[in-house]
Amino acid sequence: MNKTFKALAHPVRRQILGLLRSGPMISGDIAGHFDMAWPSLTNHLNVLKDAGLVHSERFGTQIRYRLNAGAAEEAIAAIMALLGKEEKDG
Amino acid sequence: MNKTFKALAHPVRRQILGLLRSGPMISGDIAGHFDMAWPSLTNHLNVLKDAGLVHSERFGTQIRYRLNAGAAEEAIAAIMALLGKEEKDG
DNA sequence: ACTTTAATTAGTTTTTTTGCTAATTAAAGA
DNA sequence: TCTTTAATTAGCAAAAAAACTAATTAAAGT
Repeated sequence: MNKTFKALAHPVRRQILGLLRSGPMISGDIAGHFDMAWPSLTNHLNVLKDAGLVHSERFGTQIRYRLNAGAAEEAIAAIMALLGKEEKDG
Repeated sequence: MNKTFKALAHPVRRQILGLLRSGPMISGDIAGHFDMAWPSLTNHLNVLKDAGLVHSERFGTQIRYRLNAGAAEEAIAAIMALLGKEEKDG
């Protein structure tokens, strides 16, 4: 879970997740949304992937990234467990 | 919201929030839970406070920290907005 | 085989974060 | 007022994260 929270800590990475909410995107298109060198962006994508928040798949010369719903659920559960009210028993 | 996510990125800070879930604690008692110099811990508390995740109040010579429920709710809402499924209209 | 397009990895520098020790502040007690 | 207790702020060193350029990989077209 540590990797997940670390991944969410950077604004660019959160913006990437925001973009991917509306569907998968290829690396170059994602990079086009940011004022940043492409390799820097690739690094952010790797951080997200390593945290399991996104998935990647190659299609010919291009690589498509998509949001991983499962990890998203887990992240939400974790943050709720951490910040939510303490349950008085069951 | 950036400060909130930054604050959640460090394991010690998440553990502090975990401790505070069951009620307010004074600085020294929090520090006692960690294998770390007290000033380092104070710094983590400051990061949490700056993010609005905790509140502090002085009682005589000691300072009591408590979880800020409001900021917690906001953080949960933010992460759900970011990672949740895209709603098809209303 | 060579070129082009898409993207990544490698290596380095800069910036940010973390954690330490020493010094300081604040309140309370003797 | 001097001391003790509780905690912070200041200043610095070490570690981690972020961003850049250059080099490399991978697939596909000519």
